[in-house]
Amino acid sequence: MTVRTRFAPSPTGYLHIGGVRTALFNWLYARQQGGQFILRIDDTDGARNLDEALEPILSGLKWLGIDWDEGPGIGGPHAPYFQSQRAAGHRAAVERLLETGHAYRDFATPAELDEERKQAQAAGLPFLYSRKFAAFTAAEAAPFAAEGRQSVVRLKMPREGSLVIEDSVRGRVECAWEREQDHVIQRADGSCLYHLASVVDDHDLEITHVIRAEEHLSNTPRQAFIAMSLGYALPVYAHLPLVAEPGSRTKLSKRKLAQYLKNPDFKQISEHGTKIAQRIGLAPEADTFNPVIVDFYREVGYLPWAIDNYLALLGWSYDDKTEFFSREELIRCFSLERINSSPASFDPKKLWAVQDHFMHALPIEEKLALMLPMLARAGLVDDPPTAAAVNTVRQVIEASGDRLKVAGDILAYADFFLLDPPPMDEAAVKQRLAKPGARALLQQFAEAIGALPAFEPTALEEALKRVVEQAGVKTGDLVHAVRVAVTGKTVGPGLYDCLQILGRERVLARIDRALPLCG
RNA sequence: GGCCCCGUCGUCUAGGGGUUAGGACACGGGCCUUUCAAGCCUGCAACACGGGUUCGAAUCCCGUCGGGGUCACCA
Repeated sequence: MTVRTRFAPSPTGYLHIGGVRTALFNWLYARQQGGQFILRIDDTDGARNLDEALEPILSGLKWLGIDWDEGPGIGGPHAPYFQSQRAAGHRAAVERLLETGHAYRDFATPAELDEERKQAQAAGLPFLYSRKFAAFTAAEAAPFAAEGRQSVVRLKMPREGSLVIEDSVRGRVECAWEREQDHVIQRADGSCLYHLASVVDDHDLEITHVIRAEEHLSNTPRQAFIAMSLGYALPVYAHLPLVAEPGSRTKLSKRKLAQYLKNPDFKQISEHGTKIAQRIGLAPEADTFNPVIVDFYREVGYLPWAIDNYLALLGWSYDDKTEFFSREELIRCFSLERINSSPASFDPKKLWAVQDHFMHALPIEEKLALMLPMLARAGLVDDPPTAAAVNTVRQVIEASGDRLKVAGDILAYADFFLLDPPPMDEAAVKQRLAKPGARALLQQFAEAIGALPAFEPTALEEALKRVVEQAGVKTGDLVHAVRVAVTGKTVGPGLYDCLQILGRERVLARIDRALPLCG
């Protein structure tokens, strides 16, 4: 039997990091087993702007490399892949459930239900619906319908015994049937509810493994009951541990952003990204642009595989030391058996470290390909960029080394090479230039390098050391002054690399321009 | 509150009867150093608690406590 897994998001307009983890595990398992990964859109409540709400989810998954074998955009033998378009099948299933006595039409009004609930509460008993309409024949029910009462269809759940499922993650889980309510599966208007639809669709799409978050564990009995009543074989269930908030065990939610921002790590990642977003002309709204949502990482220039690799480690491990995997390795190493059962909290710093690792390993030309568009969006290079600009940026990337953690970091490291004159940071000027002696030192340095036969790092360093020695000052005094005079900032690639990339002419011009700022 | 799930360093985790309880991130210190990174060395830090079982329990059993999820005519 071929393994078939699915990810079934509802079109909400954004891809949540927890959802990605679920999608990833489904995808990994299908790939590893040589099976299929299906994407289905659970849009039962007719979303009005479906396309708009769907786009971020589809593009997010694609960006992450989580490709689907059947689903939106590509179709497949089990089309349609939108739950709303499968309503006929859902209704047919309800009819069968009615015929076989696994479900019944319920004419009770909400008030009547409330009344029963109150009585149970008053008696200190758990609520167990009388389901007084369950035994009604069509003839007996007719008066109620004539009276204008609406009816829903409810599951006639077992009230004895229990369901035992062998969860791939949790092992044996037992649930007493008497704890289950007679859940509604179809509304008065004929539309069906999620649990019914989901079970029917999973069966029709021949899903063999239902891998989903733990929050669905308690929904499993009713779903299993529907499946069994319909004569379906139960899928293998695997309930993943929740992705929790940073430093907590509570489910990660996009609604609690303000609270997460109090976490220093989360805040740092968030602010770093926001700064980049602003420079490339995005007007990020905290609601849709934040580290809980995948778009954040894409816009800022994280590597998709870094996100995947990090997320794979959230609730799963291969052994006691392996942390980094290539796509092929992860697919080969993944297994349901090694998924953990306790919640794993989302750690932005660890994600950062994983990102750092993959960015470090990325070949220069690939970095260039990622960073050039960033610079174009920020207006720092033309689109397409000139050959000269590409060359400069390549040199900047080379010189910047591991300082560039995400593609968007190039903005802060390349701007002073591409802008002439560069913006001068006031605090930097105050700290490094507006000091006694700075002017004379800079002038001497300018003279020294003006005559240099070769304008390259080693010669520049020697020249600087000579000036320092003659003036009897510390190396740092001159180095810092030159850096600020020439780049406008206190941080950047190695100074001599910066000077070489800028070239003699611009370096001298910038020093000249900085002299009036000196003390 | 009922039901269900979970409990190893701050975080992600390895280990599932005998280990100096291992790794990674973060954090501290040091080296390197022109800034910021990186790199190297090094340090800090955990089996929730209480009872069993056993020669021996982080590991098996029971209980307690703690945390979480879920209890819709949402998905």
